[in-house]
Amino acid sequence: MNFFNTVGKMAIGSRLRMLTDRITEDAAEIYKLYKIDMQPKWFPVFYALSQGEEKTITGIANEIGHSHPSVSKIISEMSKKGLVIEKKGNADGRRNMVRLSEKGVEFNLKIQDQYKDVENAIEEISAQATNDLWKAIEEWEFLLEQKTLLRRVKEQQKQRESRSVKIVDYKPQYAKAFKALNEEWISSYFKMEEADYKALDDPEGYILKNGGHILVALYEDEPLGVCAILKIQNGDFDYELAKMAVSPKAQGKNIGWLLGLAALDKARSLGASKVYLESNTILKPAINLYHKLGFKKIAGYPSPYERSNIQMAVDLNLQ
Amino acid sequence: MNFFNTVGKMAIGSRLRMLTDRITEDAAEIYKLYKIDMQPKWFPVFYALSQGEEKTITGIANEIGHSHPSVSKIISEMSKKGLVIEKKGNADGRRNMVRLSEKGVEFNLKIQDQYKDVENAIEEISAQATNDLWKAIEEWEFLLEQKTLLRRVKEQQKQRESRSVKIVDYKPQYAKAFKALNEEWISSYFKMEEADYKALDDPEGYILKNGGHILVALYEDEPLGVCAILKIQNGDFDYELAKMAVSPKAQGKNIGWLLGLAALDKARSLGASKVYLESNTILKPAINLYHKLGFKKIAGYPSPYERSNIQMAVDLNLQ
DNA sequence: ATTAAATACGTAATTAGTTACACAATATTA
DNA sequence: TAATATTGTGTAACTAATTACGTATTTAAT
Repeated sequence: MNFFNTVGKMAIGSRLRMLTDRITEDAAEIYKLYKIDMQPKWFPVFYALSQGEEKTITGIANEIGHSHPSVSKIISEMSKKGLVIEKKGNADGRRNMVRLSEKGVEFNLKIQDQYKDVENAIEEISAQATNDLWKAIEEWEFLLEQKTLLRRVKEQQKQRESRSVKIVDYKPQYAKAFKALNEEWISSYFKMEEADYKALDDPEGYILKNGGHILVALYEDEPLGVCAILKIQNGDFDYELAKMAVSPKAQGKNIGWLLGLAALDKARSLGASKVYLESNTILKPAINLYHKLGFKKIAGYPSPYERSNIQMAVDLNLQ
Repeated sequence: MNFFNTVGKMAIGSRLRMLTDRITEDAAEIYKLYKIDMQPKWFPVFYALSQGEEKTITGIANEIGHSHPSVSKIISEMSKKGLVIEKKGNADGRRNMVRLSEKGVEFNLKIQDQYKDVENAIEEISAQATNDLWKAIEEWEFLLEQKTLLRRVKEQQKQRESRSVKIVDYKPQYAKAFKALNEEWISSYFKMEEADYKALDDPEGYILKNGGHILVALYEDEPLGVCAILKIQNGDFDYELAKMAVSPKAQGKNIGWLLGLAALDKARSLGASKVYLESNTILKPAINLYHKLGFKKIAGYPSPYERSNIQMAVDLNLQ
């Protein structure tokens, strides 16, 4: 199928399906070949019962990895052909206890040769191939168990999007975004305070002129995240990280992380060694991010903000 | 799934199906993730049209390896969503010429990022696996193209059955089978002749006492094939291969071949170097078998049988 | 002893494909 | 040129699975 070579690996699902179809198609013919009146789809159920034990519908379903309605249907078909015997559970009246009938046991004997031949035929193919399909499937099952394809794709998406995020210095054109993004989260969790208005309404006068800096995260030229470092005049720290805000619609693009890194880089380039911040513990993702950036909880500093209930700091020289 | 480890490779069909299901399940989620209103099953069709060309239903079907009704259905669904435009063929009124609409082209641009992410996610899995699923599938496709699973299983069956065929020396208890098996084929193609009755009614007197031998093929202790070598008193040959008969119900078990080999072995062990036989060209499988055994067509020898129209011989020393 | 929750199962509806069939348009052949 | 074969398509019926849901029974909790 030339198509698959042009499409690439993302068509692996379709390709797998076609191989599967091809094999199951032949399987039906193979049963005919051995003159055993059994449908290929019965096989896993039949096999699960072949040791002679009594099993329940859901028991079989779990064992072979089908849904229980599928097993239920197959059992009723096999029952009609007289291959299995159903019996209502003795101790538990909900259960449908199923086992091979005498005819079923007979079938099981007859079918052994077929098993051997099919097994050998598949071994023959395996021997001719240099890549082991069986092992490859096993590995894929394992890897998908550990992390689903969906999660892997999500991670790729995040990575790609974070690559196309640009962190730039503040310009007057970003004034609106700087205020809006901050106002959005502050007013949804707390309420805007005096100090907020001062900084957000006049960032140039309040932050930049006092030796602070503002960074803006652009995604496709749209400002979706902001963050500031404020020069601290006197005390144990050089800068305060503040006014970090990321648009909810940009979640999962790593923007917070990128802004945080850029802010610390900026502080470092300005000769800072200790950076301070204030936050609130109900903002769990934010606290988490600060941890990842290297901030540690400290205590005993006064804050102009009501909402502040945690203080953190990082020593850039120890990073 | 522990089940598959106990069942062995013959469950490869079921196992493939489960992996396929798992991947296509995630595929649906992935489309949602990118907020593209497209069903995964549309993908191959969409992709086939993505270069902008106009294509026919069957054209697409052949390209992507689906049946045409499947494509027909998908196209009508995509049409409803405004992704493609259908147009009755201009030159050929049967054709339904399909191409992406403007909206479809737009989708195609939007979906490129998704393609990249999925491709990368799959590459990531591949990189973590030591067995290459993609290549393994490719190899299986190729090997099944060359010889289907069905044919391979048939060959295994034949081999296994021929292994359980035993060739033994004649005993009086096989007299009936010796006559019946020969009478069956002779009278269905020709008619029984004087010489036939003599040999079949009294094999001991007519064949064994004159230095000949009879071999019997047993399958599950049932005589399903016979064959004789007759001592030739004077002339260019030592033995004549004759009265070879295999039950029709034992076809495909290699019995003819095994009997032929055993007969020549017997002749060789008796010091013979040249073996002769007579047959009729309408018995194509038989002639074929004789060829495989090393017999070559010769001419100019008289035969007591009306039905004989070909003579063959083999020189055991040249084998 | 009730009540609520969980379990086992079957039925119905859905899904993504298939094959079978019918019909029209075109191509081939006598 | 008429008859026949082939091709392109759509519709219908089938297949082998699924999810959704209802019912009966058992187990756990109050």
